[in-house]
Amino acid sequence: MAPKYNPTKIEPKWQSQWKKDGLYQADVDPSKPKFYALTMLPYPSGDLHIGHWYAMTPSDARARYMRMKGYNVMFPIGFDSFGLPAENAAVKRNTHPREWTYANIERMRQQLSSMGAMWDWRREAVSSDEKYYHWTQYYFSQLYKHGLAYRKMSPVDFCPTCNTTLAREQVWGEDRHCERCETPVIKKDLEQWFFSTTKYAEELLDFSPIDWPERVQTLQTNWIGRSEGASVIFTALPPSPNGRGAGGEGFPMEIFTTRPDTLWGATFMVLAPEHPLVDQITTETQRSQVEEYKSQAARQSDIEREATDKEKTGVFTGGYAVNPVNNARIPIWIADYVLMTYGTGAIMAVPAHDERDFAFARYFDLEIIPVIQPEGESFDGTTMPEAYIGPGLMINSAQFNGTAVTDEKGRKNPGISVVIDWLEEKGIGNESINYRLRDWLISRQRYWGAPIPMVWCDTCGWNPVPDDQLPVVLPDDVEWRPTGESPLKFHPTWSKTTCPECGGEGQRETDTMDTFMCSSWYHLRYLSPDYDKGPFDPEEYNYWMPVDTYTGGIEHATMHLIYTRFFHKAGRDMGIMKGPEPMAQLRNQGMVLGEDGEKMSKSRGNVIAPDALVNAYGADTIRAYLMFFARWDLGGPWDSQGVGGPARWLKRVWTLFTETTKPLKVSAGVERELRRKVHQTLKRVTYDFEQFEFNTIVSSLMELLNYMYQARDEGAVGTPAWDEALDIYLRMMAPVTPHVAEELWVEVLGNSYSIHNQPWPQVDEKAAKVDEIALIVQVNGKLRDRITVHADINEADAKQAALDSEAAQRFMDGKQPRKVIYVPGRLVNIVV
RNA sequence: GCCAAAGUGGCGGAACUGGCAGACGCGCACGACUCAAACUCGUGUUCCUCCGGGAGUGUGGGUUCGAUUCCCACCUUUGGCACCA
Repeated sequence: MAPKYNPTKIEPKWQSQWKKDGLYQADVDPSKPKFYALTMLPYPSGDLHIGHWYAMTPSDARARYMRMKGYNVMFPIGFDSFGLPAENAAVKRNTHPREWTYANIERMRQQLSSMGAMWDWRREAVSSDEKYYHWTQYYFSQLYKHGLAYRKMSPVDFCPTCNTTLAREQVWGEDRHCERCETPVIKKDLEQWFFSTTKYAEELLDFSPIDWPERVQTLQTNWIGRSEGASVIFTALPPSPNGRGAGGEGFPMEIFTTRPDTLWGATFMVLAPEHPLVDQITTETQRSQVEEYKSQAARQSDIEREATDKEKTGVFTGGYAVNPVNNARIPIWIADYVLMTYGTGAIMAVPAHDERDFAFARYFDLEIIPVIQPEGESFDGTTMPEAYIGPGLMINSAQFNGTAVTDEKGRKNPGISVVIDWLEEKGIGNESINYRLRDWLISRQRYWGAPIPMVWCDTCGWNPVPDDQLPVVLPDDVEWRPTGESPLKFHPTWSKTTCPECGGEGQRETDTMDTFMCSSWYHLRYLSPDYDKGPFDPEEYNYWMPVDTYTGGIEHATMHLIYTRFFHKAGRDMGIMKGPEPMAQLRNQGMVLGEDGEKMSKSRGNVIAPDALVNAYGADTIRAYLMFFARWDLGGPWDSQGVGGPARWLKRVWTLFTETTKPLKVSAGVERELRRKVHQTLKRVTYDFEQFEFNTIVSSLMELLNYMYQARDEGAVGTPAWDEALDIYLRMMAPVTPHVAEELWVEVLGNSYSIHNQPWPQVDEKAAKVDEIALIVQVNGKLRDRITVHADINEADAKQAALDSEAAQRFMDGKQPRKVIYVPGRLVNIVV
């Protein structure tokens, strides 16, 4: 009697065999087409989560499929091993972050191996290794030397729990909380290092070179937040003792507006409270009020300040500005609804056509002058109930009166376009585009990260550590407890160095880099993780890049996935990388939820542990279940009973392959029909692999298995069609359930090792074609009969056959057909 | 408020270009095997039904011979953004 399906025996056996033979090692080979399959690298948090399996095993299956299709496939793995949790865990357990991290990595390597994925472990990269962060630091220096990294003092987001500053992308939600620990952030004025991501804003909006999901494109586009408009220079008048501003020079005051067509309706100006011009224009009589408002605004949290539903507040500065389009003299206010971080921190207020300005003007009883009016209406600034945002004709706007203004934004709007032209001609403004995207703040006041390779010298200022002195090694002997200041700062000797410029005394930067910096280029370190002449071996780069398929979670849409694109484009402009984009194709998986439909978390107690599942069912079953149970891009709740489906499937596969007996009788046509089903399934499975539709791959295989049981009973066993079915079946299974496919391939079919070196089978279109079809007969669009006809029946015969159908005639009720529609190979619809 | 995605049996989901709605699986019911249970195998499983059929893919309309699929309006859920000038 044949042995039972025993995954705990066969899975480790093949895993070690594959490893021993280096079966999945991918080397540069110009004779073969390359395929770089990449899945987002894990953070070594300690245990492999079912979410890792969900992200990785379908990606592995597809990489395996591409391999069978004849590609030279590289599928690497590594660890994003710098970061806060290591420090938090270290504080809690009193172990060094390094020890904690590397112990976790070792543990996760074991767990990753149990998936049976085709990782090329030789290419493993660990971002906290010196040989890795050496090049992270090199990239920082390069960015600095090319003017893309700079230091500035600004109000930044600070997480009081993580005790560090954060990038704008890492602050989430309405309450502006830390992406990692969900604590609401606070503002701090600090000098920090930034990367000039905004320089690439326009290029980042162009997705034409890449095949990325619409959803990610939308999220990134919204995040970058492009607005078209104009910048216009107003003149702020210096204060004078007698009130309405003195004549004289004045200060230029630049504003950004998306609505230059409403310039004639500007009745006041508003500056952000932090705006540098505030002090200069404030009059003595207003000074105390202005100062009080400024300090009050500074005390407020962002959440309070940016709540959209609160009453408008603000204070008159006493100063006035001159509107360059009509020389009107208008008052300058400060208000917290104007943000220093967007545009120039100053606006012209057009209350007649902007809701916020309208609310402000009504509250403080400021003038409202309508300048756009739909035909047939007549606005009155003193009585309008709300701002008018819609289209109309320009009024009160000198020579532009009568110009049409539409709903369109920017240059597409004729009113906006002619005004911009005129502003440029007169030299008082110009077309301007503003982005919501901010520069990337990368300084972190934490220990467990790559040190920023910069040196401060009292005479020479900041200079990068020379390349030949990299890496700047992170010392082990520090007090890493978080204090809100960089732990490296308190090391007695580490920060002392010499200035690379003058050789005098120098001080190292003690902040470390955001770990998103490490993960922005890890796909390049996989190319050559031990290479020591640069971040990667150019030969490997030229062969493998770009990444052909990148898979990972949608939650990185506005973080990692923007950073890595920026990083690539900056690298290209610095002459290090090539091509427009790092990842040609992106696909996102959804999330596996707990059985209660909620996000898995330790506190909810709904976490599914993959190790226990592998012990109970084997990796192949878990792989198959994860591909089968939901659409991959959507995910869904785990169903512990549902796992039984794929588990039974594999048992039934095993039984079919190992316990098939000779047929008692042979039914006619069984071979033809079996071949048809096999090749139809192959066609479908091939298509689904291309489309990342993993759930229907598994269901198609189940369906075919059900049919093969039927064919067995009808006597197909031993025929050439049966042998072909077994062969193709295992090849189709191989990417999904690599262990059981290998076992049956070698041990039962007696083929030579390994199935994973076999080509993907070819669809025999002739075999897949049906020769008899069930023609649907409809009367008035309702299904009334199915008749069996030859597949290439002609239209006239098909129609006649339908009209002859007894059921159809019954429903035609003696009436004459008004129209007969024939859909080749599908149906006939009789309309009466 | 703005932007995006999604609503199909008891459940997860399938239906490729407008053409048999509910593949495949879970669950459930019945039967076989068993002293018994589990496993396994078989049959059935959208709802209503006078067994002829009728209704049915969030709701209401529209286009069409024909709509889960296309168009319009609305409802619900999820995600993102939100005083961004």
